[in-house]
Amino acid sequence: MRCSPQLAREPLDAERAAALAQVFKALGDPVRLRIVSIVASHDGGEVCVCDITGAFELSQPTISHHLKVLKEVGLLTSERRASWVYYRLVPEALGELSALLDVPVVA
Amino acid sequence: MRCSPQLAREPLDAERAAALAQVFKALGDPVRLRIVSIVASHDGGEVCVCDITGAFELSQPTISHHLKVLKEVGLLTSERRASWVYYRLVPEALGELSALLDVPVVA
DNA sequence: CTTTCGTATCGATGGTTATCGAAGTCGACT
DNA sequence: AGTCGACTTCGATAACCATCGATACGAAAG
Repeated sequence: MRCSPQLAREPLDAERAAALAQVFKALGDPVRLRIVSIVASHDGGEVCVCDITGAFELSQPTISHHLKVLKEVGLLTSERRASWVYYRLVPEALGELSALLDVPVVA
Repeated sequence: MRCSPQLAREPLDAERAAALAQVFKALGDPVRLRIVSIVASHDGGEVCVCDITGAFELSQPTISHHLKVLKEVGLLTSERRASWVYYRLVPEALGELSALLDVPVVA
C-alpha cells in the first residue's frame, strides 16, 4: 500500500506520477466523473450499463468506451450476469487518491 | 463550501461534474502532478519557477504552460517579486477534491 | 537607455481522445 | 439452430493537447 503517500510529503518520482496521472486523467472527463458518482452512490454498489446509458444523451458505444477507461485504471470492475454487465466501484482506488490529496491545512 | 459533497452521496449534476473534471484533468498529466507535489512539499510553501524548470527535461515555455493550467483551475497561485515569479499551493482546492473522493469503506 | 535575465505568450505540429455508426460477441429464449 | 437484446469492439473523424522555437514582456543592472 506504500504507506499512503501524501502529495505534500515529498515530490513524486516520475514513474509514480505517471501512474497516478492516468487515474486522474480518467476522472478528468465530465461524463466519466458522473459515471463514477452514479456507481458510487448507487444502493448495492453495482450498476447495470443500461442504467448508466439512460443517464446520458450519448450513444451506448460512447458510454462503453468511458467504462472501459475507468476499468483500465482500476476505478471500476465489471461482472457479467445473464445478459447484463454490472459495474462496481473499487473503493480502495478512490481512497488512495483521497489520501494523496489530503494536504494538511497547517503547513 | 457546499457541505463537502462526497462522490458517493448522490450523483453529480452535469454542471458540477464539468467544473470538477477540469481540475482532475489538470492533475491528469504527469508533469503537472509532479509540479503540484514539488510545490506542496516545498518548505515555505512557495517555489520559484526556476526551481521547477530545473526539475524537468522540458523547455521553459512548456513548464510555463503547465503552471498556467494549474493556476487556471485554482490549484496554484502566483506572485511576482522582483524578477522572479513564485507559485504556491491552494490547499483548499486539494482539500475539496480529497473530500470528494473520500468514499466510506463500509458501503 | 540598452542589455540582460527570468518568465509569459504565440504559432505550429505531432500525438491523443471523444464521439459516432457499423459490425462483432455473448446469453437467453423460442 | 435461429433470433433477439445487451454490450463491446472497430474504423473513421473532428477536436483537443503537450511540446517546441521564436518572440514579447518586465524588472533589475550596467
